[in-house]
Amino acid sequence: MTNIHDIAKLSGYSAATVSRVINQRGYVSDKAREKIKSIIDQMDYVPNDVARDLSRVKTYNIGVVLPYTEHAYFNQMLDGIMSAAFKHGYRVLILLSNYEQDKELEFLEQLRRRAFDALIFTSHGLPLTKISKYLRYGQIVCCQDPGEVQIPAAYTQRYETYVEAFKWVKERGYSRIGLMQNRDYHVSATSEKTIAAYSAVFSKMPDPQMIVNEVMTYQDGYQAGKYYHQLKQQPDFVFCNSDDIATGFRQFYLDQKLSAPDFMGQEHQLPSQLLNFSTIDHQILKVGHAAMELAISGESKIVRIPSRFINRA
Amino acid sequence: MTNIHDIAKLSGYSAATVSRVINQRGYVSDKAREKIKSIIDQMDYVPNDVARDLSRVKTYNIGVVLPYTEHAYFNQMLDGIMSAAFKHGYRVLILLSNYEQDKELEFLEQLRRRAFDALIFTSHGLPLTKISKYLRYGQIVCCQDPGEVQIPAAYTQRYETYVEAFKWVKERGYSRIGLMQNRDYHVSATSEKTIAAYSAVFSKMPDPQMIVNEVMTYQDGYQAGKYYHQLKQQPDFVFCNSDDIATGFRQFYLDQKLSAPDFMGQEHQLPSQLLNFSTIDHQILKVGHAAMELAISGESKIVRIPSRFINRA
DNA sequence: TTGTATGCGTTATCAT
DNA sequence: ATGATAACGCATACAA
Repeated sequence: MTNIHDIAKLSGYSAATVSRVINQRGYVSDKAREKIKSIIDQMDYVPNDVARDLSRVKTYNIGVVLPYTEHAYFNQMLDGIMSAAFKHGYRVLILLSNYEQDKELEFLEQLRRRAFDALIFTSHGLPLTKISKYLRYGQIVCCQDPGEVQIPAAYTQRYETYVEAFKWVKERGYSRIGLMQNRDYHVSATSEKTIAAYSAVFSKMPDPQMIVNEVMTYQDGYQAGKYYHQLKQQPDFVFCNSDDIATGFRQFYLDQKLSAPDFMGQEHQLPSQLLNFSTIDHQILKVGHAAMELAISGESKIVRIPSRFINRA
Repeated sequence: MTNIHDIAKLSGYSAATVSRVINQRGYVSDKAREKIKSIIDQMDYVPNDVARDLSRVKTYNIGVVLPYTEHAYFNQMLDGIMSAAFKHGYRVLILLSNYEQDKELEFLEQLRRRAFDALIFTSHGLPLTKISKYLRYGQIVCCQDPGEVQIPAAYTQRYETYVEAFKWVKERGYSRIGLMQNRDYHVSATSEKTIAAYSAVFSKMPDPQMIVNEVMTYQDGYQAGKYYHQLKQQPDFVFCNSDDIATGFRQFYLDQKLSAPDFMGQEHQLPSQLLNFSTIDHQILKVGHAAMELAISGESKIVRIPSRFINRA
C-alpha cells in the first residue's frame, strides 16, 4: 500500500505538503502542487480513510438501530434517515437489534469505542435511562417520547391523533374495540399512548381480552383475527397496528367465509389505499430525517412531528 | 480520552501487556491480568475501534449499494445480507445510488480508500467491466449474472423461470402480452432475460409498444395501466414487475370502473397472496445471504440460486 | 511557502 | 512472562 510518505519522498516534498495538496488547505506553491499531483496520479495513490478517521477523531458514520427491517415503519424511517445523512455526507450503518437488550448494549459499546460518531435508536428494548448513560460517549438520538429522561429525540406526536381516531370510532357507534399492539404498553411508549387515548375517549381502560400484543407482521394479524373470532364477545371494531397487519386480520375472516369486524390500520401503507380503510400517517419519513439531523448536529433538543388521521369512512 | 498507554502507566505494565489482556492472547501472568483489569475498570477504559481497524487493516464493515429502499426487492436483499453479516460479526453500511454512476463510482473509491472491507452491488448502473477494475482494491460482489466479466456474483437464475411463466401465459391463450420493466433491456440484465425468455416462448420479439420501462413503484404501475388502456390494441395479459406494481396497474382499471386485463406479478409479495394472482419468487433473501458470504470470504466464485414460479391460475 | 515533530490509539514483532 | 519499538497512515501546530 503506497502511503503519504511514499508520495512525499518521490515528489521531494514533505508529507505535510502532500497532505495540504490532498485536502486543499493551507499554502502550497503551484509548482509543488503540480509535482505532487503528478506523483499521486502516477502512483495511483488515495488516502486511507481509516487513518484519516483516526487522526480527525471522526468517522462520518452513524449507527442506526432497528429491531427488524420487514416492517414498513422502519423502512420509512430509514428513508428519512438516509436522505438527511446523504445531504451531509454521512454514511449509515444498519444495526439490527430484534429488541434484544444484549445487542442494544453492544451497539452502545460500539459507540463508546468510537466505531461511529452517533447512534440513532429508531426503537429500543433497553430502558431510556440506561441508554442515556452512554450520552457521555457520543451523540444518541431516540425516536420516541423520552418523557422525563434527558436524551435527544425526534418522534411523532401520536396521542392527539389517536384521540381523534378513537373519537371517530366512538361516533360511529362502536363499543367493543380490539387493539393490536407491537409490544405491551409497559415497555412500549407507543402502546402506552394508544391505551391513554383510548381511556380518554371511552372513559375506561380497554378490556385486556381485547388487546393482542406482539403483533408485527401480516401473519400475526392473521392470528389475531383467529383469536378475536373465538372470543365469546367479539369486537365490533379493531384498531390495527399497521395496514399490512390489518390485511392479515381481514384475510382470516375471508378464508373462513366470514365477514370481518370493521377495522382501521396505521402507517398509511398501500393496503389502506387498495382496500380503502382508514389509517394514520405517522410521518415517519420526517421523523427519520429529523433524527439524523440531530445525530449529526449533536444538538440535545427534542423534535416533535404531528401525525395525521386519514378518514376513509 | 484515556488510552492504552494511560492504562499501561497506571498499572505499571507496558502497553503490549495491556493489549494482551484486552485481546486475551499471548502469555500474561494472573497478577498482571488482575492489576490491569482493575485499572481498566477504574478508568472506564475501552479500546478505540478506529485505531484498532487501522492497526489490523480491517474494519469489519461491508458496503452495500442499493438503488433505493422503497422496493421490496431490495428489502429482501438487505434481510439476507444482514443475516449473513451478523453471523460473522460484520456491520453493513447502506449506500444509496439511485442508479447514478457518479455515486457508484464514489462508493468504489471509498472501497479503494479502505472505508470498508468489501462492497456488494445489489444492482448497478455502471458497466460491470468498469466495476471489475476495482477488484484490485478489495472484494466486490454483484448480484446479477456477470456474463463474461470476471467478478464474484450471487444471483437468481431467472431465465428458466421466466420461460416457465411465459409458457403458462401462452398455454392460457394470451397473445398480446404487456411487459413492465425496471430499466430498459439494454442496461438491465434482468430485463434482457425477460425479453429473451419471451422471445424463446413466443418465437418473436415483444412489440415495443407493449413494453413500459422505468416502472418501479405502485404509482408507476398505475401509470402503466393508463398507458395500456389508451392503446388501440390493448394487451390481454400484463407481465408486471412486482406484486406491488401489479396492484397499481389493477387499481387504474378499478378507478375507471373497467375490468383489467389478466396479469401476474413478481417478488412473491403480500398483494399476490391477498388478491390471489400468480407471481415469481426470486428468492432474493438467499441471494443476499450468498452475496454477503462471498463478500466476507473474499472468494471469487459465482453462486446461482433458482427462482420459483408460483402458479395461482 | 515548506518542513519537523508529534499525536491519533492499537497491534505485532522481537528481544529479554 | 514482559517490554521496547516499530508499524498502521494521516493531520496539524509550530517553527523556519
